[in-house]
Amino acid sequence: MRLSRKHSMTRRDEFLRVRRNGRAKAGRFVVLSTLEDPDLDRLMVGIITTRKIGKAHDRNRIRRRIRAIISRHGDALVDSHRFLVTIPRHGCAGASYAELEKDWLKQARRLALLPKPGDP
RNA sequence: GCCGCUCCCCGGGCGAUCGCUGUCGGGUUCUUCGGAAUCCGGCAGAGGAAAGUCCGGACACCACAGGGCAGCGUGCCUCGUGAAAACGGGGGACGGGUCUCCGCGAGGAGCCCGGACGGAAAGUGCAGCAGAAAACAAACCGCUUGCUGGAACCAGGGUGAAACGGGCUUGCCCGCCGAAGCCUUGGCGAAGGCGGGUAAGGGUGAAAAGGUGGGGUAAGAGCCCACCGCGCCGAAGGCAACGACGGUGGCACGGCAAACCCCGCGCGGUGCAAGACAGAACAGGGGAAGGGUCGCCCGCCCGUUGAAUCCCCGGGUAUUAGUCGCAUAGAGAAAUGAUCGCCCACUUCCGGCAAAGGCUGGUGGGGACAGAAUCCGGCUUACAGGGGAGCGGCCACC
Repeated sequence: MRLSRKHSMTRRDEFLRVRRNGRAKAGRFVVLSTLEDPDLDRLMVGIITTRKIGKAHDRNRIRRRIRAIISRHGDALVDSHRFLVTIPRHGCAGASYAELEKDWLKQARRLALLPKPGDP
């Protein structure tokens, strides 16, 4: 899917709603949380990169990789009327794109956002 | 050719597919005609440090940006570049050097290297540990000397056993020799004790009241002398910092100002979240006069000076990805990414060639530090690898 600026979560209260009412799963590299909202007309995406992850250069690269993952797999999501927040964890700076993608997909399946590999 | 130092430059390249931000052009749908949603195409899209936010500006506001104090910055001289900070060239003084030359030596001269390099003869302060003693310094060892002390030794005298000789009363007397020990006189006087001299030597230290050589002395000492070094005074010369050279003093009330401080010079404060404009609900605001009260000028004081009160008049703020500030990247918590192929550095291992630097085949690894947030100019810090120039050293060949 195309992931333009209109899909970005920017407001603090949106992040707070997801944190309070949504569901979350933590993996090796990322924490993925989500909240369904039928009022939304599109998928809303948020990525939280804190100073703990690394310096500005590393945080930028991780954010871009996660956006690349979401743009590649976003069309396969079960229901696109939802918030989707990804929080990179501590060891992210050393991880490759493939490792990040594998971990992100695993958490997405645990949240039942994607169909099981065997299902059609 | 290799190695080292200094300075400068680059800091991966090309292509394909799918995306992102801005902008320009075009299409479709919806529309309250302001626009909104969506699609296609063109163009542009991180750095030498974008970093730290340490300096200097531009720009903006604080009423004016004026004086003083405080505070901050800066600091040899000269020339150049620059708006300023700052940077560069040359020179000087100081410090260092495994270098070269001169000298017996202390040292001197040259060459090379270094950088916050005004003032310690205004005041205050600081100096751990070690060491006997460390700032108007000090006697631990050692050396030396006076007094005391008397070991050991030597000499004289006295006493004096045995042996020997003689006498006889046969176990006593006399004589001779005169040992050791003891007593005594004298000599030489060790250790120890008390006191004085001494900074040459040892030891401690970053540093111990200048150094080398000689005289001198009880031993020593700038105590004296020569030379070296140093301080002070004068001074040829030089734009200047400085100072050739001369005189003089037996020689330091030394070090630290990147401790406070003093002196010269510079600096008003806050920073694009500066600030300007547009504009519904809600309620407040602006202008003029006056100089008692309060306050602003973002450390304090002073000076010029403003506002509430009173009179008159009609307009101001939250918020909105608003517009401008604002850029041939960009103003929204902020876009330059993902995947793949080929190549280029660099590199692991296994071979081949070559006298050697090296050349070459295969194979695997593999791209440092790091992401613009108003914009420039500096400084500092981080950084794989590569290239160039200059200088120095070594090796080979001609």
